[in-house]
Amino acid sequence: MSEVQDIIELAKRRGFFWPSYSIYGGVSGFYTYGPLGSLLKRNVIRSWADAYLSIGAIMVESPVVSPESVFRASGHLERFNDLIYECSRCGNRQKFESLLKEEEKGREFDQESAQGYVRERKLQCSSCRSDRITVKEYSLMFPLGKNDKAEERLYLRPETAQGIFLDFQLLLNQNRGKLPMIVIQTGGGFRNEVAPRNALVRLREFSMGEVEVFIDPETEPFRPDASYGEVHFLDNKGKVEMLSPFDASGKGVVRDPAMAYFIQRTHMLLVSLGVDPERLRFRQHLKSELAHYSSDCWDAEALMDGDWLEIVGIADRGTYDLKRHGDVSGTSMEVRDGERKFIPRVIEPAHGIDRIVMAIMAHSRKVTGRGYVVMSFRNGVAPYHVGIFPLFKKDGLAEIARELYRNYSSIDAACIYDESGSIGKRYARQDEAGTPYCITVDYETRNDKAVTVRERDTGKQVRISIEELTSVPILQNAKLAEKFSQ
RNA sequence: GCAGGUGUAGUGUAGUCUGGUCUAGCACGGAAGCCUUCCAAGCUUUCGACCCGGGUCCAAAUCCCGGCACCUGCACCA
Repeated sequence: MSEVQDIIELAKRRGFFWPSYSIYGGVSGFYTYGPLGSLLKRNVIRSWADAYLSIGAIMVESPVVSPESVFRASGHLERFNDLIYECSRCGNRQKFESLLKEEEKGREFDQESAQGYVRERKLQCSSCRSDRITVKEYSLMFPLGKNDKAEERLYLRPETAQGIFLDFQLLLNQNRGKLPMIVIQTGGGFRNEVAPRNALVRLREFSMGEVEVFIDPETEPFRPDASYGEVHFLDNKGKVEMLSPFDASGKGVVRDPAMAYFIQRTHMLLVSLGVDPERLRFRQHLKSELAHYSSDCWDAEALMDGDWLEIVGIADRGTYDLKRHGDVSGTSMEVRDGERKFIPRVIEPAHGIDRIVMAIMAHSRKVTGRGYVVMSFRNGVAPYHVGIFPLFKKDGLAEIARELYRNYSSIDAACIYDESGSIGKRYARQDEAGTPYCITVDYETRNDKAVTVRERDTGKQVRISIEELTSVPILQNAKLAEKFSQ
């Protein structure tokens, strides 16, 4: 089985995620996060948010449903409402535009007029020469309901970023007028993908963590740290280099120092979440694959099954979005600095949360010598921090363990109690859940008020008093850490 | 969306070609219990499936048609 197939199998079996709506036959592109997955995902989002809040970012939460005007201004509608034609003889599907003669391109069509045009000119399918051609609208945008009046049409947002641009002036005011300003937003995004695939890799409803960094173009407030280590770069000329972001910026591999800085931050975040640095690279987009709004883009890509998967896109959106919304809405997006007026430029690190979850799972999965699976999640993302068990249910051990669970859970909710099956089976269950520690109450506990703590990755066990254990969350327990390091 | 393949308990599978003792088998898993003084041990009991809808036939998990989902490739991918 492939890496992704292994993860999907584990995910269904252990409750990380599974396809949605299965009792009604399923709908492609939608997944439900189960008990473990929803905790894992929550931790990823929290780590992401904390990483940016800690450098002064502010957070915002805008609606998922947006009016058409937003996407007309942003360019999404134009870019993603393609007219296509479908040939009912050979099944070929192509852009309607490809049927037009050079001089006709640029002429405006809607579905009806395009269909009329096809009939009138007896246009033929370019692959089989049949004239059984139907013009259809194809859009990656999710429209809500139907409404003839453009100004009343609503869509699900394809990215959270627009919600930040729209309220730029309000946010800047909250930031007390200061640039640079970093605004973050997490939430759902919706794209009506043609072919959703590979579980969380390509979803039609997905979670994003977007960061919009607004910069005065005459300043350089962000520069990578000279001390940060090497990162795998692949530029748009196909050149692969191991460089620190600082050197990448210095040598001009990454032109913009702010871009290099956010590559560094992204690298730091992803590695701290559990993406394997050996299987992580930053790839510059080719000119031809740049989005309509961006002039440069570096993707963080994780290696899975021999393929590099985009998990974060760091785009230089320039002044495109603010300019567009300024022009179309008539609201000024300018910033004043004394006499000077300008529109800030924007660097956008956009994180695909679900894909990051997949990458973390794939890179954390270890198979032991005996063939058992251990998910070596970093402490910060593990769904549960600790499992609490009695060695046996009888002789009062379960009672002690349950009491320990009650007490411990009041200082750290990320714990789980289990008394079923053998002790080995319970350890194995928590290994698959990626729980870093397990606590076992045994016969000695009745006398010494101490328990055994077992470490997931090493299997190492140490003994510690219940009192010490319940006084501080296990991940912050210095005494315990000391015992394990001995 | 196209082409090809696949769809059996929570998971992995046997059975499908060649329709009938399939009252759908096995393993893992879940639950209850016994046993067990720390890494998926063993024993007992138990839970649980033929993707959905039509059709053919005396009879369909098995053959046919349609739908849905998944996989691979192509196309698409802000």
